[in-house]
Order: sequence, then C-alpha cells, then structure tokens
Amino acid sequence: MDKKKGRYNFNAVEKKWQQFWQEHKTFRARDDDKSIPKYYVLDMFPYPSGQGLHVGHPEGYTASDIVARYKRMKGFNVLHPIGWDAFGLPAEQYAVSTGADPKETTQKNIDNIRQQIKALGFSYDWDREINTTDPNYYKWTQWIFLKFFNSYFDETERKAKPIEQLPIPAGLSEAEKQKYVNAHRLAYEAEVPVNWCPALGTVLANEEVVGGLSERGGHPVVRKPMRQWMLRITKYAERLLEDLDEVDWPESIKKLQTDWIGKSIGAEVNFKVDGFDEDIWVFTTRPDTLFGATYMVIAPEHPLVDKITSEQRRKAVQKYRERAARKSDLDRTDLAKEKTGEPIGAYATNPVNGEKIPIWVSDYVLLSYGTGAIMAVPAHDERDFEFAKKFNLPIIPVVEPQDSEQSELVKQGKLCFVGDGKAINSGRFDGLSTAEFKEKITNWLEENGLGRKAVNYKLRDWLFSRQRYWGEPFPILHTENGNVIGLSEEDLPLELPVVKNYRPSDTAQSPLANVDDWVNVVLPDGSKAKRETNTMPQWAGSCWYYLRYLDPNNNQRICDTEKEKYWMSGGGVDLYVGGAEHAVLHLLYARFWHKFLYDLGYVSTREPFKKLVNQGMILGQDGQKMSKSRGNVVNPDKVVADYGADSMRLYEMFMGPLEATKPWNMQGVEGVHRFLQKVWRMVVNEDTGELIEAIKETQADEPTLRLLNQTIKKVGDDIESFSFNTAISAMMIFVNHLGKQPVRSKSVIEKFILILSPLAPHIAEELWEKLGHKDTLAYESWPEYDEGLIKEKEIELAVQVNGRIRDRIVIAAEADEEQIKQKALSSEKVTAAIADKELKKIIVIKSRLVNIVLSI
RNA sequence: GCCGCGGUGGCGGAACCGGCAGACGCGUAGGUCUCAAAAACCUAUGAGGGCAACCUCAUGUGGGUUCAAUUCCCACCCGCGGCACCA
Repeated sequence: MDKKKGRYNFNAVEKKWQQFWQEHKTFRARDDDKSIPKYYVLDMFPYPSGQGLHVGHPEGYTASDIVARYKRMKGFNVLHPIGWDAFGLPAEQYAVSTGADPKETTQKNIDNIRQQIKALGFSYDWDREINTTDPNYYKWTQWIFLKFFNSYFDETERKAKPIEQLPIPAGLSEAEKQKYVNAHRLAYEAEVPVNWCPALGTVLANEEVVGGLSERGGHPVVRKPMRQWMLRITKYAERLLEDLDEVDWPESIKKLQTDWIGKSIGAEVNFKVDGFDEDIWVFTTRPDTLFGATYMVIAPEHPLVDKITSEQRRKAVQKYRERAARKSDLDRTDLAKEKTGEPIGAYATNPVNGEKIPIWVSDYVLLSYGTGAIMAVPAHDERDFEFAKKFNLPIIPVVEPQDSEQSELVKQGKLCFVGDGKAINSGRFDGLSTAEFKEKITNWLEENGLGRKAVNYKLRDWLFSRQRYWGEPFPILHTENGNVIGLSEEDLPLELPVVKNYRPSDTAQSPLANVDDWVNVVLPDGSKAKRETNTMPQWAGSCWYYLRYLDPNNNQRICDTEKEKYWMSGGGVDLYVGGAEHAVLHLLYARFWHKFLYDLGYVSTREPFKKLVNQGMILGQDGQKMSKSRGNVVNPDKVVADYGADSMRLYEMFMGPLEATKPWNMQGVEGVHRFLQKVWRMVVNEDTGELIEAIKETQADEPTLRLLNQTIKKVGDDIESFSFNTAISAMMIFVNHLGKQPVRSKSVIEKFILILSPLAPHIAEELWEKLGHKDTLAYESWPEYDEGLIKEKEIELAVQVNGRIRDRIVIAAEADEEQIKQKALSSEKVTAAIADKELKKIIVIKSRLVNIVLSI
C-alpha cells in the first residue's frame, strides 16, 4: 500500500476544487460590463436519459470546456452554460409501461446526470441552468409558437410580419377572410399522412420507423392522414440556403443542409388538357428538352385525375390509385422496384409544338414536389426512360451529346443521356447549347404566357405536432364554430395537466385528449372551445435554448434585448460543439426559428451559431459501436473513480482528432494518468506533500526556455484549432524534459501549469496553490511566448543525393544557401555517393533538407 | 445508385503550404532499484538483409507529375456516414 502522503490523490484534489468553484461561483458569466469582449461557448445540451452519460458526451463537453477556460485566460467574458433537453419519448414510454410521472422520472434523471457532469469539472455557469420541461421555460417555447401562428411571410420583403399587417383582398366575407388569414399563418393546420402503427395504437415519429416497421416490436406502420400542425419553413428555404455562406461550419455539414433544402432552378410549363378547360402545370429543370416530351405523368393523388380520366380508363386508374395509396414507405424506397402506371385516357398539348401526348398516372411522380405533374422526356431522363421502355412509349432524342458514339446510341433511342449537349429535333432551336436553349425557351414561354422561370425546393414544411403527452402543449383553442384561436400571451404558460394514464387514446390522439376538464374551456363570451391536444416535438425546446441562457430568469421576454445584443454580437454563438447527427434537423430548425425571431426583431443576428464543430463517435474497446447488448459500454463514472476527471478529460482529448471516430482503450487512460502523475512529481515532493526542492527561483537554462516557449505556442495554437491531441503531446514532451532537470525554475513551472489548466483544471489548480497562489488560476493570463526564444540556434539538415538521404549536417540556423551547399558537399558520405557523376543542381530548402541532383 | 469522409507500425495516432514518414501515447522485450513484487526510471522497438558501417523495401492497390509525393492528378479496391424516383 501507498504510504506516502504527498502522492497525487486525484479524488481529494478534484472534489476540493469542484467545491471551490461552486462556492465561489468561479465561472459565472458577467452581464454587468459590456465593454469586456465576450465569448459564447455552447454545448448541444443533453437529453437526460435514465442511462446517464456515456463517454461520447464528455468528449464534446471537454473540448468546449477547454476552449472556454482558455478564452477566460485570454481575457474574454465567457458564457458557458448547460441545461436539459428533457421532453421526449423515453420518459413517456417509461410512463406508459410503469405509470410513473414523466415529470418525476425526468427530474430524477436530471439530478443524476448533473452530478455526473459536475464530477468532470466543466466550467459551466450553473446559475443559468435551464430545463425545457420547466413551465417557466416552455412558456417561451409556446410564446414563440404563438408568434408563428400570428405571423405571415411577406414575399416581397422576404420576411415574417405580424398577421395584422397581412393585406386582405377586398370583397371577402367574414368567413372567407378568416380562411384567407389562416392560410397565411406561419403555423397552420393541415391534413397530412402520419406513421400510424395499429398494433401499438400510436403514431410514430419518422425516426421510430425503420424500414416500414416500428422500431419497437417490429409492427407494420401505415400512412394515415391526420390533422397536424405545420410550420412554414419552406418560406425560409432561400434564406436558409444563402446564409450558410456567413457561418463557419464544416463544409460537409453545409453540404448536407444544402442538399436537404435541395434547390433547383428551371421552369413551370403549362400543358392544356385536350377537350377540357384545364391546365396541367409541370415543373422541369430541363425546359430545353420540351420537344422531346412524349407523354405526361401526374401523381396518383393529383386532384385533376378524377376530372379528366376517361370512362374507359376510370376503373383501372381508380384501382391503381388505391394500390398506390396503400403502399408503405418500404415499397416506395424499394430500389429493385419496377415502374408502374396507368394511362388515364386523356391527352395534353405540348405548348412548343402542338403535339398531343398521353397522360399517365404513376407513383414515381410525387404530389408533394413541384406541381405533382411532369412532362416525360424519356430520351433525357433516367426515370422517364425506364418508364417508356416498360410501356413502349416513344422516345425522341432532342439533345445530342458531344461524344459521337454516345450520340449514335441516343439517336437510336437506346441510350438515355442526361448531360448537356446540342439541341436537335427542336425546330428553330436546333443547334443551341443546353444553357442557351434553356434561357431562350424560358423567355419564349413567358412571352407567350405558356410558362415562366421557376425555382423548387425539396424542403417540405415542418410537421410540428406529435400525438403525445410529454411535450409542450400548443397554446391553441378550437372554437365551436370551427375557428382556431391562439391563447393570449398573458395566459402562458399553458401547463401540462396531470393525467392518470399515459397511453394514447384509441383514436390516435394524444393522451391529453382524455383529460376532459383540461380540454374543455369556456371562453369569456360564454361559448365553448376545446384545447389543442397535440404537443410539440422534442425539437421545439432545442430550437431556441441558446437564447434563454442569455437571460434565463426573465419573466417579461425570452431574453433582454441588451443582453442578447452583447452575447450574440459578432454573428451569434461563438462556438457550438455537438454531434454530427444533428447536422440537418436540429441545426436547420434552430436556424429557421432564429431567422423568424430576427424578422420580428427579437434577435440581432441572422444566424444563431457562428462556428460549429462536431465531435466524432467513441467506439468500444472492441472497435464496435458501444451498446448494452455488446457489453462494451464504458461508464464515465467508473473512469472518474479509477483515474480521476482530469485523466478522463485528457484521455478523451488525446485519443485522436476531435471529429474522428475512434475506439476507447483503457490502457490509454492509464497512459495519460501516468503523465499527470509525472506532472505532480515534477512539482511536489511525494514524501512531504510540499513543493519539491528542485524548484528554485532561478532563470532556466536555454534549452528549457526554448522548449517552454515552443510548448506555450504549440498548446495555444492547437487549442485554437481544436487539435487537443497534439497539444497534449507537446506538453508530454515538455514534462519529459523538465522532469529530468535537477533544478527547475519556478516561473517555468508556473507557466506550464497555466497552459495545462484548461485541459486538466483540477490538478493545475492544486499545483498552482502549492506554488503559493491564493486564488483560482481560472482568470490568470495565458502565458505569452517569446518568438526569439523559440528559434533553434543550430539545425540539423538531411542531405539527399538524388532524393535519398545520405547524411545529416548540423549548421547554424542563420546559415545562407551557399554555406549550406558547401557544408553538404563537404560531407564524406555525400562525396562518396556523388563519386564521378556530374552534378546537375542542388536544391536547398532552408531548415529542411538539401537535395543534390546528379545527372544519370 | 448518388453524395461526403476516411484507409499510415502490433494498437490510438503525428507529419507546416510537396521537403528527413512513424512525434506523443499504448503494447512488447531487456535492464536498474528491490529479499521479492508493484511503482518509478533507463534502453530498444515499421519490415527484411548484414558481424558491422550500412543497404533495400514501406503510408489501401495500380499508374502518372516532380529533384522530391502520406501530401498533387488519373483509375480502382475497402470501410464509415448521409440521401433515396425531388422531374
């Protein structure tokens, strides 16, 4: 057993400093002096699950904490908050199966996870802790929803405005007016298909449906149309796309969002239905292929189908539509699937050449994209080509590829060519390039009233309601006469009622529908109304939480304007760290809400998160994803108990690049733990617990000073670029050197402790105290380094002959090229390698190498 | 199928903007200390060859550009992530 009382006792040290920080509120962010430059470091707040933290969470938290601590030492007023994204399914499912109140389980889980987080020594401002399930918090989530409900999107100014400012066309009746207004609200109701699982008797979120079956139990899931709340995110598609330019995010994430929004530019073209006074509009990105349109396809659900289908075809078409409607998601995504469809016995006129072409229905055309109808150009669209082949429809080539071999096949109708080329079979447009043709034909269509330039997005409006209990209730009432009204702000928060049973009602409505005395309301005028019984999705609370941290206890506003201006200045949150799994949904939704709040003047920046960094996944020791069933889960509590929080933090950062996926290795933890032991022994006499005798108030020798300055620079630079693994490596090199020195300069040790402190704060505080300092080092200045001291006096250069290293020379750092050449050529090994061959040239890369090139 | 990211010793990884591949850590082997062990410390450690000085090969595979390629270009293989008929 260890008898030495001065050994590194991480348990005691960590407990001591965590308590110190808490008691002194060391990391409280200041709101009182807005002249101090601010830095806002944000973590994606966790869902407080019953499982507690896994080692993946602390990875991101450690990275952000290092930056937070570093920035404090750099003189910034740092805001580094944490909270709980506590609505969500697991608590509700637990409630369904056990009857436990989700409020209570959630509270218990939060208490547990908070304690886990505190044990890791993160420098959070605990006075700003938030919880999305707290009525004082969700009051404002509901408030934002009401703003959506009470706003419309002004197309010319491209921004949201209060609904009272919506221009209403003259001559509408009261009812029509109401309808008109409702149709323009940014939060609106619609009948949309949801994932209904009859076996479970509940509606599932998309992420709970895997391959057409419920994630739990594997029961079939069908699409069922239900009344839902939607948010008009599509109005913001263009701005969400444009403003990606102004954020400092990984390119890959920007790309995912760009693809998700899916902008395409083309034209809308009008086809007249033969024998009917009806138009079919189609959207195409290839108006230049109009002359090659040989048929049309409309989506099975298209409203025009009923009207224009011929009597002879009606039965078959009806049957097809029913079959299509029954298709599950699984069938739709089936790759090997053959194209199906039915002609509807109607024809349309191609506006460019007057040709009559047949109209078909097929489920490869989606009602939800574009106009729900297409012109089919089999020669130049893979899907149309496949369909035309199957049903023997004509294929007319109208674009000639450059490649003559390809061109031949295309002309024979044997090859589908989707690239750009030269126009053929297109009347007076023949010979034009694809780009020119697009431009000309679009203008021509516009001039003749047959079409117009058009833009489409893949992005759909956001299905914002869930048929659940454990979420924010909508502040909405449905009146007897069928109108929908929002609560007034004074009535917020609308709290969740206590329920006896968390099971969904059998009509696929949320459990709230069963709470009669909550649902039924009498309005001031004596009329009756019912509350909306859907609740908001988990995304709602996380869409704006970063704003609440700015002013978490404000009862008058989501946050104070001045505080918002201060903390969000410079483009929003300065650093946002979290998992890449939120690349699209959370980050897109939050950006959407932020822009909306910006339009209404509640925030001052166009974007919420200036810089984004994703941490990678941590795998189990076996290289597999951590999971209970594999038994490879590493519990952070155990690591902290065995090696301490500082070792845990250091190891998580030392494993490899922050963004990389990497396997856990307990021996690696021991490695960094040994490093901390070494640091301890470098400063402390293990027998006495006092400062070690080797530490003297002296000037350090030159190599030590040089290494110290190099290390300060390297660690600072690496923290700025999130290369924590190499920062740690640099510190290890330093400790390996200094630990061997019999005399250690106190000021050198102090500087080292300071640069270690953001990464391993507890041991650093303890050693700082042992070095005679009374107060926390959290606000000490980050050490400066001296560029002059960093430079080596002599450097070693490799000497290559024809690219192969033959010798090394040591030479003064300031030696010029000529001197280096001379020295290199005078090397015996080099002369031997040159022998009698002729010297062609000598390449000198200062401070790197010399390459002597010989002619062969 | 399309898009994105990656592939370096026994393992995690390092390498500025094309300039000495393998920093740092783990593991392994040998040693010091010890009655012994643990801890700590020291030495070695990509592969092959040679008594040795040294030599050759080596960053997924095959080509190319260059005085010089892990780094740039082309083709391909493998792994991971995302999307899924978006006209």
